[in-house]
Amino acid sequence: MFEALPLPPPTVWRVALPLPLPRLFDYLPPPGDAGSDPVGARVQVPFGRRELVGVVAETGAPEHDTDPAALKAAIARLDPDPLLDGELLASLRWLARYTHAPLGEVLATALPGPLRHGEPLPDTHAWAWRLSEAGATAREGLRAGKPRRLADLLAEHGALDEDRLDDLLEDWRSAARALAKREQAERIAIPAVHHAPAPRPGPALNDEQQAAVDALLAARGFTGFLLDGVTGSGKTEVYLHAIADCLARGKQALILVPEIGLTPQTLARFRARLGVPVHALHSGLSDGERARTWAAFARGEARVAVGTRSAVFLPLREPGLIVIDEEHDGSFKQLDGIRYHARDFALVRAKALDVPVLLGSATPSLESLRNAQAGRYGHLHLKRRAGQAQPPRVRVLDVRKRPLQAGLSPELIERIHAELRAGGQVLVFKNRRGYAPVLLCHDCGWTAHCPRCSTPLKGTPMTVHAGGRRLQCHHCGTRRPAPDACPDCGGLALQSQGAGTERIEESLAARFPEFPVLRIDRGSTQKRDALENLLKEFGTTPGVLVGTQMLAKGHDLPNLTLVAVVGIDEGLFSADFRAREKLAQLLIQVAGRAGRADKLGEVILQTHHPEHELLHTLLSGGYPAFAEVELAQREAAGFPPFAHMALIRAEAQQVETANAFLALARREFEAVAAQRAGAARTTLEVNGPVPAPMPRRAGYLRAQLILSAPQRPELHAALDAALPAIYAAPEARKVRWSLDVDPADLY
DNA sequence: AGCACGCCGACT
DNA sequence: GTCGGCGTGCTC
Repeated sequence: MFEALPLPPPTVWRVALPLPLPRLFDYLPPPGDAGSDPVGARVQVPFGRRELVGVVAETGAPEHDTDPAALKAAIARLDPDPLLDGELLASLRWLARYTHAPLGEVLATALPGPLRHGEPLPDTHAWAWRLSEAGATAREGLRAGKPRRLADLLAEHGALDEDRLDDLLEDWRSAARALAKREQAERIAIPAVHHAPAPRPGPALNDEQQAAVDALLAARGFTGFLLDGVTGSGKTEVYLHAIADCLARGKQALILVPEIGLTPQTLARFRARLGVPVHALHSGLSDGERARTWAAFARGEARVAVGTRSAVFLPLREPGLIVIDEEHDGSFKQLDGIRYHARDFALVRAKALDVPVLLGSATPSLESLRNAQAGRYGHLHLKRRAGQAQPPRVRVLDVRKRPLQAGLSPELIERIHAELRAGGQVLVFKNRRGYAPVLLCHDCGWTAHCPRCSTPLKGTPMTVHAGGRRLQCHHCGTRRPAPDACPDCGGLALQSQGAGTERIEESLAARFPEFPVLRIDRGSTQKRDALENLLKEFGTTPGVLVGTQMLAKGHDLPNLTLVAVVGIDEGLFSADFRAREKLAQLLIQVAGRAGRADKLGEVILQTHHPEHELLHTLLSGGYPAFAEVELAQREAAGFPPFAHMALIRAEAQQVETANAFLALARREFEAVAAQRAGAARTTLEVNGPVPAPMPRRAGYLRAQLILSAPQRPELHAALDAALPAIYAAPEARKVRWSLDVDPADLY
């Protein structure tokens, strides 16, 4: 006799799908599933009327309120073994919680396109070439030339892998094609091997570098290091020694670099020195190449990756070290989609992987400096420049009341001319940070500040709106009409800031027709390597380069003797709390470009504010002095790293729609703050809705809400409590909205 | 995010 | 009379 047993609850797979919905979706396992743990494996599932690829996040009983009959079965499990597992999956779960983004979207961001779309993990075997029998016979009869040299090499070594051929014979590929056409050589797949490192020695280290390397090599397990080294002090040599040691211990190394830092020269240097294949990961790669690199790391075959932001998502099976070069660089923060910070995520991964992490910069972010000062990182210093290169001479050029031509003063133009006649090259660097124009008095340097937000410590400039007729504060929303005359000096020379690189280029080209004038910016260098080629063509003969951030570092310009920096006044008085830090970093980096071994370089800063405290601090005490002052100001004003912020942005066809959504969000935050206030005094601050930096974009109107709290947990608790209602609100469907935790800029 | 359903304007 | 605009609702 059988007793009626209650049916056991079915096991369901809870799947993270690439959708902007903050929840998982339950499915029955696909028919005939073998049953090994599916967590971390990709699955194909029906979803409404379409099919999606997701990742199994959990298994378990269905939620009590779901009707078991309504469950659909997954179509197929795509990975017999989980694609995402262990540390990487755990770290990505952390990232989803930290960014308050749906796990499915985070996972989709972490995976290369083909894997995201359900393609199998690609093959990663290497390729080699060998002579066919016909080739071996015909070799002696071949004419002298590349195909003959290749045939001789293959006869001598047997099969040769393609990396080896790259080293042995230039342009061997066309020769190989020629041989293959005659069926004299063939390409064969060989298993990817763990290459034993064969490092090549570099230059001897000076004692500062040696001390840094010693500290790094002594570290085992998770330890943070800030390598604080002036421009030209040889930080890369320190990285190379630490990486070589890591490889010698049989471990993998991950190196993150800024978008502009991954030049062919950088890669060549790593490849030449480390003696193992170095995988590059940057925006110029095809989807297929990204997926292959990801697979090579997932299989534990690859040893070293040098990559930009997204390389932080590579799986590491035998991790030994993570390096973040130029850790202060803004390109580590993703500005759309999942707004993660690759440096911060790299720290989380290093901790989870229990490996050392090395942050290097000549101008460290205030966050990292504070961590170092608080003892959370080892603080390593490189204070001397390698070689005999001298720091450049820096001076400030006052342009108040000077007639400006495309933003350049007559004195500056004359100085440029003198430098060109003397055979030097000149860089005119136009700072173009922050879109919001501020009103400036050309006679005395006055700028408008918000009467409500400005304190002696915190000056919040007002920005120009309505074609110059109105001023508005982006912090509190206060508006007032723009004055006709300067309130300080009574002058009538009020103007909005800003002259683009195009106008500077035009003006200089007209003024110096006998010298080349080359403009470098996003517009003029779309293609990869275009910048390299332009600079090669520019050569070392006298001429002027005009450009923005792209020229601040990287590319070698050996004959650059004068750097002129214009447009810094916007940064001096920008409404953004990070603008001063960005400007200080930029000035130090760009100044590092001037001069060469045999000639002292010169840097000219053209400004309406020659007395400005930031310039004085920077000139007299360098970046460390600036950082000290700035940290004190941030602490007094309650900005990061002494407070933690989040930004909710919304855009809609009508301002009212965007504002209605943000007002609702604000009410939700105030409600949760009031609830918490029962236990402890709330310190969550909500500002806005205020207009976003570019209030109008493509016909959409944009506004934002600023959240800040002195302690991270409070900010995150408020977000956790308020976001479900914000997602569910009818107002949310009428706008495009996004959340940015730790925003890079408020404006 | 897609994708459907569902009610109101200018067209073969 | 239909094709199609995008408002509203749902997706295990």
